[in-house]
Amino acid sequence: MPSSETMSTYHHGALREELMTACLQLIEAEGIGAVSLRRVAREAGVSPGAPYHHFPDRAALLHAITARGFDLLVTELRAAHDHAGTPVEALGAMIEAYVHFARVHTGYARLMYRPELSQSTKDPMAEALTQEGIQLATDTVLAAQREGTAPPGDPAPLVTMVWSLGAGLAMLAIDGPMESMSAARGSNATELTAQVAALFQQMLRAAPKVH
Amino acid sequence: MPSSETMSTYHHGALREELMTACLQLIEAEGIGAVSLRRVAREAGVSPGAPYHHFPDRAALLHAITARGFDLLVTELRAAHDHAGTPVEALGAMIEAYVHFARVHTGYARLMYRPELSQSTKDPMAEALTQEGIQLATDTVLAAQREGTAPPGDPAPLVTMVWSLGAGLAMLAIDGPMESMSAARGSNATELTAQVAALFQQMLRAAPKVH
DNA sequence: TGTACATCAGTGAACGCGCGTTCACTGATGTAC
DNA sequence: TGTACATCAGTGAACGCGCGTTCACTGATGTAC
Repeated sequence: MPSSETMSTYHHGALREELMTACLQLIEAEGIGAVSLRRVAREAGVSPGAPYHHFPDRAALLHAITARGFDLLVTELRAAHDHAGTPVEALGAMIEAYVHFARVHTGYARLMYRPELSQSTKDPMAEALTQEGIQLATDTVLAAQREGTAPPGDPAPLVTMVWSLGAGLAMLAIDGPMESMSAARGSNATELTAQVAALFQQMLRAAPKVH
Repeated sequence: MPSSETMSTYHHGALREELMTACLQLIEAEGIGAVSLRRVAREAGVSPGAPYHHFPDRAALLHAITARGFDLLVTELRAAHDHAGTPVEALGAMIEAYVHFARVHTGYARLMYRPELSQSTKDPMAEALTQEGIQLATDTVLAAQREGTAPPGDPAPLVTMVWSLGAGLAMLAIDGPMESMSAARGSNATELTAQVAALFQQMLRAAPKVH
């Protein structure tokens, strides 16, 4: 039986996962600028060449993480949607879920916001998952319209509004200004997010229901 | 009299501006990843050492551009605000102005969205300009509340909503998904932005005016 | 108006560095017999 | 169960590169007299 030290460096069977984890931790701790394949390998405790047994190149590592991030996000959006009682509540819940995702999975979010790094717009998987998210939001808006709780007509503006609110709030939450803004009022980012989502639902419910 | 060639390389008196312009063009053409001081100098047609007569280091160049970007943005937000007839229209116009800024000044916007590169959260000038923007939005919300065209109470959620919509739409506009999304419906990003801003105003006007 | 000279704003070679990637290697693992 | 061997997944040295920054230099400019 090999020593545990040997085992930890040779064939531990989980280097691919460990590299992805190390990369995310690095992004969260020092930002995307700190990410290099060599640095990630160093953090994972392996030599600079080791990652090449799991990823063809540096871009493939970032790409794999991005794809997983989109998967996670869509899963959480769907869960938020499914747990909501009404379509309008579902839209509010999805906005909150988006921000929650960005706050809990900051590393993923930071990477996903940089299309030139993660190539998300060129990645068929990320593309497909984005479409899935849009479809989910569109279906929810259509359901609200059928119910009479959203203005009729083209669902795209409302879908875009929900998407922008989620992405915008997430960005403000990640980059700090929301934290300082809410702190100045004796509140916090989570509460402010909830207030915005509630306000959105309130405004939506009140909106005119005929063209 | 020196030749025009000599003049263009020696003491043309505008290298600082030219470096900033070259950097912005580089960001727009090839993304932020392509930006290095050497590359910017090359694009501006000067030697690698020349920028150091105008900026203490690479960060200072990015920092100067970011500060100017915030200045431009706040100026355009204020102009949009001032040209609007009512507070509610002003909020909608500010959202549209934010997106317009991001589409016209994509280089600035890309840089401003990367706090770790531009250090905008650490820069007193960018910080002050952000506060100015928040103040403008807050004043507008308060005016709408006084008029009875916005729900009463804490203005922060509505201010945050406007900010998120502007930032979120701008992000979608810059990174492409909005273009493809609107194109699929035979529309375009500018029109979709206008529709979202209009929907926002419509929802705001209809929102309950009492607690 | 012409000349001397300080200053400004370039040049271009040089530095050390970390990077992505390659490659010959080797230790560990698992399978066939 | 023990042995031979193919394969897998590491090592670590090496490569060439572009980077940020420095520095001794030099040409252009503007000012004093």
